[in-house]
Amino acid sequence: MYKNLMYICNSKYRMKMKNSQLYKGSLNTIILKLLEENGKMYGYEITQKVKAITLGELNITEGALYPALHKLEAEGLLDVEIERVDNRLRKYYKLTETGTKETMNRLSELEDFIRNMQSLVNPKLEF
Amino acid sequence: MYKNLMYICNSKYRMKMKNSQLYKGSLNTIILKLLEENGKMYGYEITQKVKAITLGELNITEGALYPALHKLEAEGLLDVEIERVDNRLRKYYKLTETGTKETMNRLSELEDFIRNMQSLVNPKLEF
DNA sequence: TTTAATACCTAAATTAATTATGTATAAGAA
DNA sequence: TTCTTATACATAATTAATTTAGGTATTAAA
Repeated sequence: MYKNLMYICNSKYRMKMKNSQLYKGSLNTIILKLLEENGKMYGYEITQKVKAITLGELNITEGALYPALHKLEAEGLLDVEIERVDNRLRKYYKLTETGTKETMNRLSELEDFIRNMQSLVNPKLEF
Repeated sequence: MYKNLMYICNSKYRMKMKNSQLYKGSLNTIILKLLEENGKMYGYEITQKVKAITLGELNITEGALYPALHKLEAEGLLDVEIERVDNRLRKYYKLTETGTKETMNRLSELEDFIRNMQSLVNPKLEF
C-alpha cells in the first residue's frame, strides 16, 4: 500500500512543461535528427539529450514522446530493439533506410521553415 | 439558382494546403509581427503578405486566420476597425499597447526557438 | 458570362500535445 | 532503512490549433 503512496508522491515531482507553442509540430523532426546523429537512442535518453542541448529550455513530455516514437515505428521510419540494462528495460530506436531518407526531407523542410520565419520577422535582411 | 452553382464551382478553386507541420503554433507570432511591422492590416492582406514573403511556401488558411484574429482581439492584443472599400468590407487590425508588449515576448520566444532548433539539427556549430 | 480574385465568416473533424496517471528498478539522501 | 529522486517504460482523457469544407458577397478579368 505504501507503494501506491510512493507513486502519488512521486507524481508531484514530475515537471510540468510550459514550452512555447512554437515547438508544436517539431517533435518528429527532432527525434529523427537525433537518431541520425547518434545511431541509436532510447526514449528517456532523447528527453535528456534535448534538455541538455537546449540548456533546459525544451523539455519533451513523455506523453508526447512515446506515442511519437510508436507512430514513427508504425510508419516504418524507425526500428526498435529492446535491451535490458541493470535490470531495467530500454527500447533502442534507430532509423530504417526509409527513415534516413525521410529525415533528409524533414531537415530540408526545417531549413525552409526557419528561413521563412526569419524572412517574416526580420524583413530588413531579406528585402 | 446559378448563384449557388457559382459558389459550388468557386469552392473548387480554393487552394488546399499541405504546409509543413512545423508551422503549427507559429500563426499568432506571424500575425503579431506583421501588424507591428505594418501598423494595420486586414485578414486577406495578411494571407497575401505571408504568401509573398515566403515565396508561396506558406499559405495561411482562412479557417485558421480568422479565428486567430478574433481570439487575439478577445485577448486584448488587437483592436479592430471596419472600413468599406469599393463596397467591400475590410476589417483592419492593429496592435493594442498590450499587444505591442506581447509581440516583443513572442519574438523573443521565436528567437529562442530558432536558436534551439538550430542547436538540435546542427550541433557542430554549437558544440 | 463565366471564372477568378477580393473579402469576410463558421462548424466539424483531425491531430499533436498536455495533463495526469500507472508501473517498476536503482541510486542517493535522511 | 526508509523516503525521495532518477531512470525507464506506458496510456487515456482532455485541450487546442489547424485543416477541411462549407457559406456569402462584390469586383475584375477572360
